[in-house]
Amino acid sequence: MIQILRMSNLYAPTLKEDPSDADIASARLLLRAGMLRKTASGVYTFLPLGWRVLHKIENIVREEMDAAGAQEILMPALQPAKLWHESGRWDDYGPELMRLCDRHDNEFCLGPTHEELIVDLVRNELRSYKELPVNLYQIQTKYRDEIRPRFGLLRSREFIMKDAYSFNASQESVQETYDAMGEAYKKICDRCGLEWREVEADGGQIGGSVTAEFMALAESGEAELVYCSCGYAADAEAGACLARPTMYEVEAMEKVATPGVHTIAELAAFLNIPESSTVKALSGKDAEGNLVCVFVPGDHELNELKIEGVAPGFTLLTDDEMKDFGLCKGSMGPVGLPESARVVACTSLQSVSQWVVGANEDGFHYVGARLGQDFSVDEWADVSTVKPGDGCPECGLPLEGARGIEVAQIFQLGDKYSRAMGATFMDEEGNEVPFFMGCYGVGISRTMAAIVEQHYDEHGIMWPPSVAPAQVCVVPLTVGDDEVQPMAEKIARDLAEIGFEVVIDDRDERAGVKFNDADLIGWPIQIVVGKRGLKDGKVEVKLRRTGEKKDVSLETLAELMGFARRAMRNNTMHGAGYGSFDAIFS
RNA sequence: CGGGAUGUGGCGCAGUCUGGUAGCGCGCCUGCUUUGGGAGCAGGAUGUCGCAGGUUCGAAUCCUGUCAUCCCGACCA
Repeated sequence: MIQILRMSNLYAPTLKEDPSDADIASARLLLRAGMLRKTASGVYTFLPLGWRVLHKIENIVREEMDAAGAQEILMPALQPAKLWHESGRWDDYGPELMRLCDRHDNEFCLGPTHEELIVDLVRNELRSYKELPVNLYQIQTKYRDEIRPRFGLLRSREFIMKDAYSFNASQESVQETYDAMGEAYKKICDRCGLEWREVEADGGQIGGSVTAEFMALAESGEAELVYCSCGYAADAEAGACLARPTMYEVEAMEKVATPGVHTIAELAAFLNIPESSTVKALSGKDAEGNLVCVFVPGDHELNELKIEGVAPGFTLLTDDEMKDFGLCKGSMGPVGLPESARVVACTSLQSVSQWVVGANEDGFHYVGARLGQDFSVDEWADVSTVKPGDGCPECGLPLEGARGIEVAQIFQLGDKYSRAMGATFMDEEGNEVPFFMGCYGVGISRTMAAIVEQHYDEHGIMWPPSVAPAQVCVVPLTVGDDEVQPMAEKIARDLAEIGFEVVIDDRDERAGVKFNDADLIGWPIQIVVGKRGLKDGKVEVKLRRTGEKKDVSLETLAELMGFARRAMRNNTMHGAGYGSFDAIFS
């Protein structure tokens, strides 16, 4: 059965002006192109064209998941609180969890993720190592009550996610599934037309130590990442930091009057040295209330995730607390700290034998404070946030920086959830042991936005053919004309018959309106049929991606369709026939 | 949650300071002309000015409260 979309009855209201509240290109263009509408803050409606794109992405994900041996299921979004109490996350997850009550006052939540449900699903049925591994996934709506939803589909409160969960009999087995999912994700990113990086990451709320993120590179991305020509890449929040502090050498430690200096920038300017020659001091307390003083290179930031690992419960001191401990805000340093202080310093400062630091006295700093003589450090740890220019942990070369959108993440969970929820199986020795688990997510709606972030220009969206709402748009310039319209209809039908998804702009609109909408919506191939061209037996073929246009004869067009038909027989993926049209411009 | 701002036809906005018949552009409807890059002319429809109180002869405008949205920050897939 062939199907041709008709613009005349397609619900795709395009907007001439930018919506006032769209803060990012993808949201602006998806709204303008009539694919998306905002229903509430962080809550969106997908219109027919947007829904089609979403389906394309979903199907790519489905195909790759199925090929990797996962099986699709569907769990409810509405989840009983009881299971979340079992895992401990009812209390741990915080206000981001959307909670509600039914009429009997039973508590529920709208699932932000599904570890609890899936563990509950399998714990009574998977009993033996012989049945493992099992990898189950779903494509479903998730809810997270974001503090501040923004950037359209990139940070919404309701969003569509593919989440997979694997149950394995051993750590080695989890590693295998984890690797297979990583491979599947690479293919998914490629097929969606994304430029991406796989990066070292942090476990965050989900919990788990081995994890990687897949970042779509985009200036508008919220995540910062560092990467190296050797292939290394990391989320800047989680990557190992090899800072390169510079040393400011003097004969002996000297106390310098630094009136009015309270920040690193002021200190560096006052001494006329780079910030990397200074040492930044931060004071905090751990969960037990013990004083912890932390030192990082002056041009680096303390990394909250890393310090949490060193001093659990670490929080920065308030001004009053600093006074109570006898510390001097703005002039803190390692020389003459209270006895009780636990002194932690960033490993990258180990090589710096003389420090430029505060003197613990307002208006004074030390230069040339000698490590091991003038002061000592209790503990060395990587506690700084990596930044571009730092050394690559793999090869030592300076790292590059970029921004990205996190479209997918894979985790090895260990037995955190299975142990908490009593999900066990019988191993080969007859022991009852908790499952080893992994979980693997792809933000489907976020991916849609990420694709737009990478593929647009001043005219609108430029969909990669694999995810476009349709690959070809046939544009008859005059509707009702007894040559133009029938020819456009025939071309549309021929294209649809060989397997293209085709839309025909049969609206009674002026040429300019159709051209602008076609570019805004972003059909990859546009075929313009007009009186002028038909007189010479020609139509115009335009590629959205490059903007190239070419008049081709109807014979050539038929030939192109022949090529495309063959290409699409050999490759059933969406967009496979695109290359045949691409080829006429090369 | 702290700081800032905005709510006026479907969309984008002016009007608010200084109270006095609610406006503009786009879109929509009708007609004529036009017809290869968001057409022209003529006519037309659409608003309890976010909501609730209050002040006033009179409130979009002033006051109080409230809700929603957006921006900055902290937080987070």
